[in-house]
Amino acid sequence: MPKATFLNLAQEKKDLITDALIKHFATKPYHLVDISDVAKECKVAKGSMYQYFENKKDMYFYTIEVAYERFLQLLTKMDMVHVNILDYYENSLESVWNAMKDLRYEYMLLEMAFFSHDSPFKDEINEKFLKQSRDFLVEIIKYNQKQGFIRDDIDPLLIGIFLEGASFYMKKFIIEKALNENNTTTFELDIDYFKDAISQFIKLLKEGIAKK
Amino acid sequence: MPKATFLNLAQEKKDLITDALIKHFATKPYHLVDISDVAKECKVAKGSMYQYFENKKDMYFYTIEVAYERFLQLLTKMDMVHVNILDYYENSLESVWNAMKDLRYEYMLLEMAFFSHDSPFKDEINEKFLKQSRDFLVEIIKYNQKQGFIRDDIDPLLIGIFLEGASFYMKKFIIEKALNENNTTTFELDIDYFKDAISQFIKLLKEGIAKK
Amino acid sequence: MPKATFLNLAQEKKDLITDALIKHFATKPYHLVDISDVAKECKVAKGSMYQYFENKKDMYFYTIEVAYERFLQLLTKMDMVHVNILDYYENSLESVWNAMKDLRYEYMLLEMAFFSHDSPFKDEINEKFLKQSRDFLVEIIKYNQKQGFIRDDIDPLLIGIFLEGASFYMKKFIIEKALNENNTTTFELDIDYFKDAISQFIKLLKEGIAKK
Amino acid sequence: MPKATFLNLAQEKKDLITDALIKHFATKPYHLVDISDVAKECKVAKGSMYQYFENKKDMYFYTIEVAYERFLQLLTKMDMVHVNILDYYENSLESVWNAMKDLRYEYMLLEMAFFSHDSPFKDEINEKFLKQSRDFLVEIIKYNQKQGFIRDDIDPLLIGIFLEGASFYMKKFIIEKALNENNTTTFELDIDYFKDAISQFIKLLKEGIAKK
DNA sequence: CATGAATGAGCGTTCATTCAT
DNA sequence: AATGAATGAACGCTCATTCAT
Repeated sequence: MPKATFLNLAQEKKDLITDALIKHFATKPYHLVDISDVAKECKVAKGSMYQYFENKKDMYFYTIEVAYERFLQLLTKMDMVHVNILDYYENSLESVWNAMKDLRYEYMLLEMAFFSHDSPFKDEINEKFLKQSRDFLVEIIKYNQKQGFIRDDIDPLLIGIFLEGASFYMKKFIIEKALNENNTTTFELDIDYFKDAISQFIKLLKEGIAKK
Repeated sequence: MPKATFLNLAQEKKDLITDALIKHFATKPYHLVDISDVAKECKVAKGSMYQYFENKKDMYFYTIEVAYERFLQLLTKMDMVHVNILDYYENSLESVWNAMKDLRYEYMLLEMAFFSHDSPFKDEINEKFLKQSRDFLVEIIKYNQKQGFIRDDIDPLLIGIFLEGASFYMKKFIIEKALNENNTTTFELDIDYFKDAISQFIKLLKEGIAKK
Repeated sequence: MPKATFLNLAQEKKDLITDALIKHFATKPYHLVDISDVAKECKVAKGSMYQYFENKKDMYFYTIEVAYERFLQLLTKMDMVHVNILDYYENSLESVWNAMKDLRYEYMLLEMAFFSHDSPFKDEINEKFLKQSRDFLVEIIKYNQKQGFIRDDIDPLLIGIFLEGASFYMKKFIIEKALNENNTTTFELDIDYFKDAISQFIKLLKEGIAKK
Repeated sequence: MPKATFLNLAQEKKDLITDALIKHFATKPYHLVDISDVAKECKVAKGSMYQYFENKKDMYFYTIEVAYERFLQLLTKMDMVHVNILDYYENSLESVWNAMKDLRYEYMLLEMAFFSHDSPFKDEINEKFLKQSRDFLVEIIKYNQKQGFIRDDIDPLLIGIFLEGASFYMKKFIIEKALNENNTTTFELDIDYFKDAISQFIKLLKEGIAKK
């Protein structure tokens, strides 16, 4: 709920501010984000930030919302609900990879907002974003079970948790590796390493870790 | 490195302070932990906290150390390295469950300290605790592969990530469920639900999610 | 290095703050100067002081710098290096006296900053101000020796020390006398007493204390 | 006015504490002297210091008193009042030098207490010590004038100020030189340099700086 | 009397937010 | 609407002094 003042801004300026906010909230915990830093980076007066937004929390939520939308846009390009989730992972490598590159800060922000204790608004965020996203995932899983794509002898919620956790750590690991190998600013980890890692990951997901 | 003053305190008082610190650092990000809050809760003057510890960071690290030790004590009751990791998960249900009940805050603290972006001391903590813990896990995995307990066609590091993520989310889910069902202070989620959830989780781990 | 915020202030306000700072740092040792006192005196919020300056040390150094400049302005009206130092003392009575009246706090501040053991920044100050000032004095003395104005059978450095000490105590004595006789705020010691004291002082300097 | 508790202490312990206090108050400004530091150095509990003395100020004044007495003892070995002050300076080189070595901290303490702005008790100290000491000096000067040892056409008070200032700076200069040349702890500046400097200084005092 | 833990007032500094222009 | 100065609550930390044993 940014103020009208913000919405009336030229798109270019809006983007500038939005991107700066995303970057800052993505790379520092909430309490270490200094509004005057952000303002300085946007070459905007600190006071202006408060003409655009109600307060810091408002900036934070707006920021999450934008990041979330940008992410969903990538996903909704395909009919997620009616897809074989295993195929999805397997086939969408390239686009996921690109998403992780292009929406790096968005991704990091969402990760922090949803899963770290940093934010003082954890519950609100959960309510607003995470629950629906988990519900959405469970929906997909149920569909996949019904279609016979994945086993149906396990509670879909538990499968969802399992999937969320394993894939989140996986992505995190890849991103960190990429950030370390490069000078943090570029993001040019070899896609081959990534492809290989993901395909091993899919195998684990599908077949489990037990020796056959 | 708490000061001698702290170590000389009556055990009871030491525990009181230690537990209060753990609770606070476990439930709020570092920057929101107010030393005078903690002091008040311990019925101790703010200044006393600084007779016990060098500074806030010292309190934080001490707190993590204690939580870590308490955790390790549970784990080291068995010879972790030389165990079938799948059996381990399956058989240690009860003790894991109890650990999660008794060391609830310790668990949450370690989770925050190791995985959240807050804390200005991420790197130090990684250096001091986390690195060895992931290395340790990979060691176990390699042993399990050699013994033929688990598949050896996948990079043990990736298996480690997979395991860490899936089981972390699982535990988190259970803890949150337990905390919500009750009034946060007690922790009386039915062990049966827990047992059931864990055994399904083990199945997923072992066999994967693909339909046979 | 006050911040731009300070430099942009109305000259009047800048002076108000500068003078308050000089007064406080001139009359109390560094550690007893309370920024909120100063702020209160300027009718400015404590926080504002930190919008103007980096920190307390910054205020202190700024203060010294201003006092030093104000002092130098008085001295540089004449070509100090190429002057008979004895004549200088004798003829400049009036202006010295006025300086001591107008720049009372500046004088006291510099005295404290340069010669007292307080201030955690003694060395920096020495480096920045004092060294050049003693060197400058020795330069003058050498010139006076070369011109035959003063004896040249004594190490110029020692003469410098001698001069510094005797005249510093002299000035200090006069200032204290003046401050005591009045209500500290005004400074109306009779110039005649002052002239007399100074001329006797010059005699001692020139001719020594021995009976002829 | 240390408490009886202190006075009843074994002489050895009393000296230990006294010397530690002198050293600390001599080398740091009042506000930076930390009583627990001093206590630690004496291997005495901090609380004990407060059984010996009323408070920090009490310690400070006791310290000054002792230092002052020790100093006076050196001076009163000769009948100061009835001595030719010029001869005194000239002949007592060696003993002054030794005093400066042995009573280094006492000397530094008195210097700070009397002449720097550091102490919050400046006026009291002036009242208690300095005035009598300056009065004493003026007494000597008057006697010297009456005896025809020094000129009597100048106000004895002014001569006193002159002497105080010039000789204080001189001593300060020598002490600093000595402290710099050595590793601060020993104090072994060559007495020859010292003798030479002092004799030049006496010449200046006696004959002034004017070219004959 | 000695000890050393306990206390709390106080200071420097930060930063979200408001205000005046 | 934009600016950037002004505000003040809040927090980390220190240390003289008191208290309990």
